[in-house]
Amino acid sequence: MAKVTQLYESIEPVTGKREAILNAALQLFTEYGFHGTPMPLVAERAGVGAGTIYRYFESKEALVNTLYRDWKDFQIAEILKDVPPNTPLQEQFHICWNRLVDFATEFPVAFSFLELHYHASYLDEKSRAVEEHGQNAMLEFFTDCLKQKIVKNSKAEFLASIVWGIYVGLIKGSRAHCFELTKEIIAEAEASCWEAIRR
Amino acid sequence: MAKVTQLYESIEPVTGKREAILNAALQLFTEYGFHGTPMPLVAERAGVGAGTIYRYFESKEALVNTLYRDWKDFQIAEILKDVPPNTPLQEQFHICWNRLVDFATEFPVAFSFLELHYHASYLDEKSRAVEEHGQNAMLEFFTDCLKQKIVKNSKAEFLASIVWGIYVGLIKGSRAHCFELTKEIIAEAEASCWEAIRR
DNA sequence: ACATAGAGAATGAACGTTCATTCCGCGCCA
DNA sequence: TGGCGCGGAATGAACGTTCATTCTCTATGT
Repeated sequence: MAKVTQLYESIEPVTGKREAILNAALQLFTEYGFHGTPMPLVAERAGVGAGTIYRYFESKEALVNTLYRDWKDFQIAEILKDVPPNTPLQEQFHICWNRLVDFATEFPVAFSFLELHYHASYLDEKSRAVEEHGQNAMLEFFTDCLKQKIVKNSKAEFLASIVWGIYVGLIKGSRAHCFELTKEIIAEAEASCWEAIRR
Repeated sequence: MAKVTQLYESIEPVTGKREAILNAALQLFTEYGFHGTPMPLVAERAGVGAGTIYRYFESKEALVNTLYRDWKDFQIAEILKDVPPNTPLQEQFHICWNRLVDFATEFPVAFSFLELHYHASYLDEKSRAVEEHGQNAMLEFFTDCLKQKIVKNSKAEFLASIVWGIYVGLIKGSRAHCFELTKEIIAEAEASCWEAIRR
């Protein structure tokens, strides 16, 4: 989990307090929601004074927006990282799919955080832009699929919704029903994605 | 939307205030979250004094739990209503699938409310029991599918997660990307469900 | 038909609490 | 010794909830 803060570590003290605050807030916001978690509790969990948070973040809203943006950016980057551009789209998807699942298993709290705060009223313009950026990447991919006629002839938005739905359903389901995400299950779900949208 | 309260209308005054409060709370909790909506605002939206809410509900928590239980119960009942027991499972699913979509389009706010509050920390034992009841119904259905070998041989929990994921993905996607839920789209998504889990 | 009284529903200002945020004094390093 | 970063008590706004009061409606007596 040595991420998210890298950008700032050069221009701010390397005490690790900023990261501690972000981690505490990530956990608590995910468990109790934004309005449901008091700042003093964030401070306590981070092992930091209540006032210290405000040395690093302008407000509670700024904190949650930073969290959302950093993690969403990281998620998108992680998923699209090193995807070979000139390979069959199925192969590209195979890579992305595994990255998606890896993200959810490596950073389970971040996954839930992003899900929970999707379209929340306290997210600002910039956070929504990041969200949209991720969606556009997906839409481009499925537009390519449509061009190559390797999927059923519907709108890219529809295909993206189905596949993202399967992804979120799989992750949430595995947690709710306590089934393990084995290699086989993951591959089966990947196959389900293609079956669901294939021509 | 003449529902949810039917149960109580016989044992309580038929002023409609209780229902007004429930409706206001449903909208506001969905938009701003539980901790994000002040009770006086619920009262204002319901056209009711702040104190009046407490004549009908013990507390804010009791209010949100009533809302969750009543709507979840209604959703489950609506989906399973009049499903012919001795017909092919595909046909049963066809009926349920359309009921599921109907619920989301007829009661869009309730759909979002239930999604948002799934597994929230302020839901009590009873609300969780209702949630589980719905999940068990789904699991039973897919267990039957497994017995009849009309789906791929995985765990019922896995199949349910995929299908529920497609459902939620479709509804959320149609709202986020503003595509209409036409008869064709709905049927296409239903086909996707079966393709995703078929043998 | 009308007046009156009583019961209970509704109200909203007020209460105590909790929250986000501020601020001040302490301690650490130069 | 000076200055900066930090902690946590202090602050005031906002919250959920209460309760003294008002309002409304029904029933009763004339």
